[in-house]
Amino acid sequence: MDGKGFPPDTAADGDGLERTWLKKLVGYHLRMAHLALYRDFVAAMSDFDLTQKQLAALELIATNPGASQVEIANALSMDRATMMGMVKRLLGRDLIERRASEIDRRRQEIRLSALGEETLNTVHGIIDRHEERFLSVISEHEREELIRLLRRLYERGGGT
Amino acid sequence: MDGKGFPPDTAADGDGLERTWLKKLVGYHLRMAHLALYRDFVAAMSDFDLTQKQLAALELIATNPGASQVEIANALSMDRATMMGMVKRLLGRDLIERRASEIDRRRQEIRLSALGEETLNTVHGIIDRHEERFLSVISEHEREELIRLLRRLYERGGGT
DNA sequence: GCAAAATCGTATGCATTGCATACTAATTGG
DNA sequence: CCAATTAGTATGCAATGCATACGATTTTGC
Repeated sequence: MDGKGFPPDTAADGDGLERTWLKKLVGYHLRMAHLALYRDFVAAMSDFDLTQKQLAALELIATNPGASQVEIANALSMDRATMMGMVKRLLGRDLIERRASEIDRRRQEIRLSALGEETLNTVHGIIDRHEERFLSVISEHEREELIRLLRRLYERGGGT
Repeated sequence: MDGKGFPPDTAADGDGLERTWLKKLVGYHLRMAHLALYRDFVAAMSDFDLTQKQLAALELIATNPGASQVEIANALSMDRATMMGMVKRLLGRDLIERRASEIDRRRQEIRLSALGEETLNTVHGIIDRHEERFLSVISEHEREELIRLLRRLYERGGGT
C-alpha cells in the first residue's frame, strides 16, 4: 500500500530528532509513560505532597494495620533501608504511628494516625479522578488489558 | 456463579497483605512494572554502569550528533537543569564531547566520543537481550499492544 | 538448652534524578 | 536598538535506591 517515500517509524516525533532504536524498546516507553503519569500524579497531589510510593505505602498500612516495616517494604518491592527513610518522613508528618510488637519485639507495628486516615480518605477521591483523567485516552477495555500485561511483567515466576 | 467465600481480587499476593484498592490503579502497576524492568536493566548493564535515562540520552546523541542539550532534554522529557547533571557525568566519563556551536554561540553541540560509540555498540546487544529476556513472559503481539497503549498515555494531545 | 543463623530495625553514605530559582550570554522580534 | 526569549550554568533541596554494618531478638539445628 502507500508507496510514500518515508519509512513508517523512522521519522522523529515533534522535535525532529531521530529515535528509531529507542522506540523498539518496551523499557523506553514504559519509562516515558510512567514519568508522564507520575507528573500528573504529583500535580494532582500538590495539596498533600505525597508521592506515588508514599500513597501506596499509606494505603497498604491502612488496609493492613499493624503490619511491620519489612512487610510493607516487601509488598512494594522496597529495600529495608529505603523503607526506613520513608517511615521517618511519614512519622515526621504525623501520618503514621509506630509501636513495638509485643509478640516479636524486633517488629515495629505500623498503623495510620488519625491525620493519616483523614488524609487518605480525601486523597482517594483525588487519585481516582487523576486516574480517570489520565487514562481517558484509552478505553476501559484497554485499561484492563494494560494492567494485565504490566502485571505479567512484574509478577514473574517469582516465588521461592 | 461460584459461591465461594472469598472475593476474586480481594485476597493478597504472596505475602498475605491486602491491596484491593491499589490494584485498581494503573499507576500502581505501571510503577511496579517499570521498577522491575529497571532493576533488570541495571543488572544487565552492571559492567557499564549506565541507567535507562543515560542510555536513552547516549542513543539520542548518537543518532542526532550535534544536537543541543536542550533538544536532547526535551526529547526525553527532562528538565534543563537535570540534563546538566547528566551531561556533566557523561562528560566526566568521557562518553560524550561538547563544542560550542558556531552559528548560535549559546548552544553546546553534543556528540559521542570514540569511547561513547564503542560503548554504545556493545551495549546495544546487551539491551536487546535484556529486553528479550524480560519480555519473554508476553507474546510478540502483546508487546506491540503494550507499546501502543503506553505511547498513547504519554503522547497525549501535547502540542502547544 | 544453646550456639549459630536468620530477621528486623537502624544508621551512614553515595549516586541518580527531578525540580525550583537565579544569573549570564547570546539571539530574535518588533 | 531594546525587550523578550532561549541555552547553558550553578546551587540547593527532596525522594529514592542500594550497599554496608551493627545491635537486638527470634528461630533453627543439634
